[in-house]
Amino acid sequence: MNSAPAPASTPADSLDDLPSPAQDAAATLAAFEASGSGGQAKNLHGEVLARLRTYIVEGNLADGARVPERQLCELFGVSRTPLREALKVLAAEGMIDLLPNRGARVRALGPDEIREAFDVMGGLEALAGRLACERITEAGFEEIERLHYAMYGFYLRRDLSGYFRCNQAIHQKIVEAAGNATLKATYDSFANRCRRVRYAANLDRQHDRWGEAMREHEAILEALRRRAGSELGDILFQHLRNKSVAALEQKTQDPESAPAAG
Amino acid sequence: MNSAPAPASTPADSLDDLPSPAQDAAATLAAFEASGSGGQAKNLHGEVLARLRTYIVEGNLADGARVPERQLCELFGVSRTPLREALKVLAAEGMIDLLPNRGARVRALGPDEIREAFDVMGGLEALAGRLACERITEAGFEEIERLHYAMYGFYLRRDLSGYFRCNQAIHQKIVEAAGNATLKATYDSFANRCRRVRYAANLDRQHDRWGEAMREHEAILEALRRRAGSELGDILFQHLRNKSVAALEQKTQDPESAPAAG
DNA sequence: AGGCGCCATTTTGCATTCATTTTTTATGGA
DNA sequence: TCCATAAAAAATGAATGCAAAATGGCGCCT
Repeated sequence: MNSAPAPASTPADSLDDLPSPAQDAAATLAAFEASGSGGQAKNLHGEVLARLRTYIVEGNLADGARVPERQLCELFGVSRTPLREALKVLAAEGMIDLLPNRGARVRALGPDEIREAFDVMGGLEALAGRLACERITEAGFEEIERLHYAMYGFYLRRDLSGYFRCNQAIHQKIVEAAGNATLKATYDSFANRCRRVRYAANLDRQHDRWGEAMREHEAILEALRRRAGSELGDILFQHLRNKSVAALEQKTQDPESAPAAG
Repeated sequence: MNSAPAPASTPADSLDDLPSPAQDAAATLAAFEASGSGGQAKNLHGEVLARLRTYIVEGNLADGARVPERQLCELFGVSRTPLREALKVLAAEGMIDLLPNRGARVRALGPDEIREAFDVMGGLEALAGRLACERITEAGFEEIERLHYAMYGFYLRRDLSGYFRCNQAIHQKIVEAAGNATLKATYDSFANRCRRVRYAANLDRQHDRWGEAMREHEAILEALRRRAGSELGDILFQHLRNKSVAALEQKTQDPESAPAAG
C-alpha cells in the first residue's frame, strides 16, 4: 500500500540546528501519511482495481507495454472478468489505452501529455488554493505551515526523499483544505497519473530548480497566510508549470529513467 | 444524439433589428453543434457506455433510482458483461454510485455536490481561459466573438433555448481554445455530469440573473480580447460560481423539477 | 534471397453459467 | 392485527466457455 519509496531511516533526531518548527518534521510527515489512502476494497473488482493501479503506477510495466490480461489474472489470482472491469476503469482514468481487439497498453505520457496533465493539475491546485483561502481554519493553516517548515528542514539537509514527500503532503493538504471532495477526487486521479513522472523528474540533479521551488513555496505559504485566493491560485499554477518544465527538461536529458523503486 | 431540447423552429430570419453579427446566429450555432460529439463506438462495451451515459444524462432514470442491469440489458440488447463494464466506468466518472452487492444508483447531486461540481468546473474553465489567452489565434477569438453576439441576439429575443446552447458553445470553445486535450476531456466529463442540473437550473424564471450572466459574458469576451489570462480566469470562475448559486436557489424553490425533455 | 500470403496459436470480446447476497413474500406466534 | 422469522425469488459478483479477431510462423511465389 505504501507506494512512495520508503526511506531507509528517519533522520529527524539529528535536526537540532534547524528552525524550531522543523524538529517534528518526521512526526508531522508521518502523521499525514498515516491518515491517507483509505482504499475501498469491498468486492473483488475494487481490490483488483486498486492493486492494478498501484502496480502500474509503481512502474512494473514499461511505458507503452502490453498489459497481458492472462498473466495479470494469475498474478492477482482472479478470473478475467473483474480484471477486465478494472482495465476499463483505468482506461477511463486515462492511465492506460484500450485498443479495440488489441488489448491494453500503459499510456506513455509523451512531452505534450505531460505538459497537459501538469497544466490541469496546476489549474486544479489553483482552484484548491482559491477555495482554501475561503475556507481554511487557522488550525489548518498552521498544519500546512508546520509541513512547510518540515520541508524546509529536509531542504536544508538535502534530503530529497523527505522533501519530496513533504512537498506532496503540502499540496495534498491545500487540496483538502479546499473542502471540496469532488475536487480532491479529481486531483488525486491526476496525481496518480503523474506519479511516475513526478518523482523521477523532480529536481533530482537540478539543485538550482530545487531552490527555486523552495522560494515558490515560501510565496505559496505567504499568500495562503494572507488568504489571497486569486493570487495564491496564480502562484500555484505557475509553480506547477515550472515543475513541468523542469520535469520535461530532465526527461529529455535522461530519456527513459524507470522510477522503479526509488 | 441531440441531447439538448430541439427548438421548434429557427427564428433567425426575423432578426433584422438586432446587431449585425447576430444575424447568422442560428448558422453559427448549427455549425458548432454539427462539429461536436464524435463518440467512439468500436466494440460493444463502448457503444453501451455511450448509450447508457446519454440515457442517464437525459434523465430517463430518476435521481437515486436503481439502475437495473437486467432491464437495461434487454433494452440495449446486450448481455450483462459489457453493461457491467460500462457501469464501472460510469461509477468512476461519478455519474452513478456502485453499492456493493446492492447494484448501481444514479448519483443524486445534492446541493453540496452541485456546489462542488460547479466549483471544479469553474476552476477548469478558469484554467481554460488562462491557457486560451496564451494560445488562441485571432480567428479563434473571432469565432467566439461571433458566438457571443449570436448569444446576445438570442438574449434580446428572449430565446432561452438558443441562448443556452450558445452559452454552452462559448464555454466549449474556450475550453477547446486552450489546446489541452486532457483538460477538454476532464471538462467534458464534468459538463456531462452537470447537464441535468444546468438546463433546469439556468435562469428559467430568473430573468434578472439572465441579464447579469449576459454582462459577465461581456466581461469574459473583453478579457479574452485583451488576452488577460489571470483576469479571465477570475471572471470565469466567478461566473460559474454565480451560476451555481442561481441554480441552487432555483432548485430550492422548485424542489424536484425533472428536466426530462425540456 | 526476399517479399507475400496462408494457417496455427494466442488473445480478446462477449454470452452463458454458477455461487453468494439481498430482497421479497409467506407463515407462524404473540 | 402486528411483528419476527424463514424460505423463496431475484439480483449481483465472479468464473467459465465459445466465437471472432489478431499475432506469429511457415511455406510459396517472384
